[in-house]
Amino acid sequence: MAGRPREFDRDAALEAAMFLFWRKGFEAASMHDLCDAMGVRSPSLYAAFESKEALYLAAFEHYVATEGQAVWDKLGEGATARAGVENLLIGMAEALPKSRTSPAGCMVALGAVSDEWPAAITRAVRKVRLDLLDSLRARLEAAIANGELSDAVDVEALGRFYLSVIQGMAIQAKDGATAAELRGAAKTAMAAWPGGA
Amino acid sequence: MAGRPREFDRDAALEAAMFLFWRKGFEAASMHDLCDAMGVRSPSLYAAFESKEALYLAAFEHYVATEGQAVWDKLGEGATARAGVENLLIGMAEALPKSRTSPAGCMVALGAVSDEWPAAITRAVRKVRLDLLDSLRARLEAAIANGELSDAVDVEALGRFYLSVIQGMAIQAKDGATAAELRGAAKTAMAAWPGGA
DNA sequence: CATATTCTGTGTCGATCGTTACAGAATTGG
DNA sequence: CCAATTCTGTAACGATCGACACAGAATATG
Repeated sequence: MAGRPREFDRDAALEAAMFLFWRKGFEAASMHDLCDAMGVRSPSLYAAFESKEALYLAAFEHYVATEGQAVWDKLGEGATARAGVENLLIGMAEALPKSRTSPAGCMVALGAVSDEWPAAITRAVRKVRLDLLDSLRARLEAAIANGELSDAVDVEALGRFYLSVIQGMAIQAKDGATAAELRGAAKTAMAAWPGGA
Repeated sequence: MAGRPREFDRDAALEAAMFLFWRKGFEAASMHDLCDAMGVRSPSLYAAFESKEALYLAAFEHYVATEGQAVWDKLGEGATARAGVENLLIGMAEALPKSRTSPAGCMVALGAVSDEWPAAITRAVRKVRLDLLDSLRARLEAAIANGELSDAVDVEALGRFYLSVIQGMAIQAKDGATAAELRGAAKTAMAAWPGGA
């Protein structure tokens, strides 16, 4: 394998792109901004990532595999489905506000909501949103199967409800809501758990 | 008052702009798109509305005064605060999905969430979002004052919680959720009302 | 060392962005 | 009818967009 070696760290550059897309979204993050943030000239960027659209998809995948998964995994933690959902909501409340290391909001919840993003990106982002809804449904179904929840519970409605709370918290985090404020909303949402506390 | 009369209906053009901004957001709606949708050439548009940013602000104001107010008013309807909040949530579930006459989603909930919109627009949109939060808080405080709710209720948390549900429903409506699906989430959210049903 | 290969940096491409100059058309007031 | 005024339509402005041509520099292989 001949050829001049790449002078930048592909993974580090991808992560820098992820943070910029996270902050600005797809359109508002220009290639000029991206080159600056990634420390790479545009021909090198195109050689490594093909196009802005492909770069976004790669950055989004990286986001899902790291930032996203770390929080969504909390749904599986806890002895009961109720504990799992509460862990997920509280985890979101902690993760969504701006911190020293990450922007406010969520690439999944807030990505491609304005239509008009490239179709492939809209498809990828919506798929992850629906995957989370499926995960919620699955955990609720399992809770019904093992008797934690009555089989009279409307899984569809309950799943969409918790998804709504999560996505709404993402918007509020963008508006500057603190983790404590979002925790309050999350705790309140748990009061809707079927059968009470 | 001399001068050639305007050949287009300013209000009709503004409403056409509103629908386009509603569907596409600020950046994705180009002046070319807007001229097409409004049936006006760009010099006439600039003469009537000054700039794209000012046009958005005017369209947004129009949205708030019509589409928005019609739904938010439901918070005040109903004998109790609980009924008011439920009316608001159900009203949102009906209004948010795409219909024959209007795009999916909400200019208030989903506007200027990607930063990087002109500062004046971000300021205006966030202000309306916070106004709705204030309205929720006010209705809850009133409910405590007249004894409907215990004064142990965390108004801040409860208000943010219902705002989250509304904003999350707006995202799901953009993803194609139906009114029936959003109603399910709304009904479920009412189960979190303090003191149970 | 020679060659093939791959990256880097400069500079620029055509397209589109928001915006406006300019000339002609349509109106009101004198 | 003339002047002043305001709109309409054509055409184009400079800026920025995403993307790339090209030449030179740096590596591996033979």
